[in-house]
Amino acid sequence: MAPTPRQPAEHPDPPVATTTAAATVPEPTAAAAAPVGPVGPVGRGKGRPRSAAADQAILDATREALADLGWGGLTMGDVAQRAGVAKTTLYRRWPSKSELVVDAIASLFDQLECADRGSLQADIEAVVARFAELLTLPETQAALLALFAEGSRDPQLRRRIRERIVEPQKVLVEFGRANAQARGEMDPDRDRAAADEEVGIIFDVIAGTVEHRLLVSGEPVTADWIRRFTTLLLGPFPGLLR
Amino acid sequence: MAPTPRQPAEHPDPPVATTTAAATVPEPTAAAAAPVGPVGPVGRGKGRPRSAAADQAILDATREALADLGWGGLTMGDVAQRAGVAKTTLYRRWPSKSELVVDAIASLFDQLECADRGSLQADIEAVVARFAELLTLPETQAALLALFAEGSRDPQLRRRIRERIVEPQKVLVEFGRANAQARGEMDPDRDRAAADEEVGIIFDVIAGTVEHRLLVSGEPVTADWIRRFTTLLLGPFPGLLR
DNA sequence: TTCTTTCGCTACTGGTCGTAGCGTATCTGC
DNA sequence: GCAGATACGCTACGACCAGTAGCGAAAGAA
Repeated sequence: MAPTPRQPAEHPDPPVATTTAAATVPEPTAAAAAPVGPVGPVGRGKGRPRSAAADQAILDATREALADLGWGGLTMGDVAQRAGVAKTTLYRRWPSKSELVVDAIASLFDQLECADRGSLQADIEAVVARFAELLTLPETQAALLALFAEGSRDPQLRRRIRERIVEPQKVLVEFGRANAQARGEMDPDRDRAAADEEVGIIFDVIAGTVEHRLLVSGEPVTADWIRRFTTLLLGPFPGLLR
Repeated sequence: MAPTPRQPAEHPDPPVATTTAAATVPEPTAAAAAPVGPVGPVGRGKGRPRSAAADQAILDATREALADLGWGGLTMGDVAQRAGVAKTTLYRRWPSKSELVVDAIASLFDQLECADRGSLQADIEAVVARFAELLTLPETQAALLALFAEGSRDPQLRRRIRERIVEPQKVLVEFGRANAQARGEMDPDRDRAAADEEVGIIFDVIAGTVEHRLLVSGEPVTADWIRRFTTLLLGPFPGLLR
């Protein structure tokens, strides 16, 4: 039932490291009062163990409900019913609806990868295409922006979102960059900090643009569009004289 | 109390025209069953007229509540109380919380403009700076993503958002492009459709990147960052050899 | 077997959205 | 000044949902 070997509940002290360090927001020292693990407190293995099947059923039901009802329409009771589980079981594992949805969506983003396709242009195009594909799923479409919105007011949730959704995407950019450098397409990094900033910009440009295109402008991401976008990114501004 | 001469309630048949025409989504013919005007049905001027002061007070209270409580914390009852108005009065003008917030936020975006500063680079930097400034306001930060999220499930709301928030921004791109062409920095438009597509890409890149940077990555938009971003946009990919 | 933890169930609290109905205030047209 | 029309404030209400409490039963570990 679970082809992907999901790690059930480790991270006794998550190595996250996350973003550059200090963001613009206060951020209570990060991981301040966050004893809840990735999925829940999970006992030390004494009594009856948690049902892994229930975990999976709940996450699947959450994605299904998201696709059917959207973020606003999704209710914990409904998810529990779809999963064939009591509502209380949901709350034993996830502290709130938002956190549940984070985990349900995050697993989709695990599928992102950045294979080396021989050129930077090809690599970027492939990532954009894959990313756009994810963002056209009704469940991600319904959830992603709502999660970001919720996160803007809840540091704990924001940390989870960054950790589980944002950072994995950012890694792709670093990966693609390293590949391009290995191929001799790009200068090797001179300065660690400068490289990080560079990666940050590229990441915001790619992720932000695709998200805006699909979720705000509401227009499709076609192969032609991807090519135009990537070309704009790599080359000079189109139509610019001199 | 109201320095800006807001048009109270006209648009008997809004000339919107909106986006390129056909988006990727079904969209029930647009403006199908939408007899509600910009603010409400508004009578023909027979009985007691609506209080314009109340309109303004409600919108101000909405922004204030957004800044204080965020999207999730905002309640209609609270807004009414802040505005010194009955809750029913809110519902006489706006059909739902989302639509109210759209109008409250939209007025902020009216302040965007694209002055001709002599070069495309300078124009873009100015727009980005102004846009980023708007997105750092607590009220926009709390509302924008939540609105987009809600809109993904509600065509009526999505139309309003596009009309009141997205399109006004897009116009800036068209404006800046026209200025650059007038200055001889860019080729004049050859093909109307191609130009529209070009504008669409640029718009998604600029708006999407800034939004992602501020609201998702959660990092600040500094003058230095703006310069780097604009340079990336106008010139070749940084670090790219050959 | 005994101990520990999870699970399902039912019931409950607290809060929100959005509406209905009423009496009152304010404006237009006569 | 008067009747008609409309907006307003108020109170109350129905429906729904998040999240919690407490129970007996189930399922593993020691």
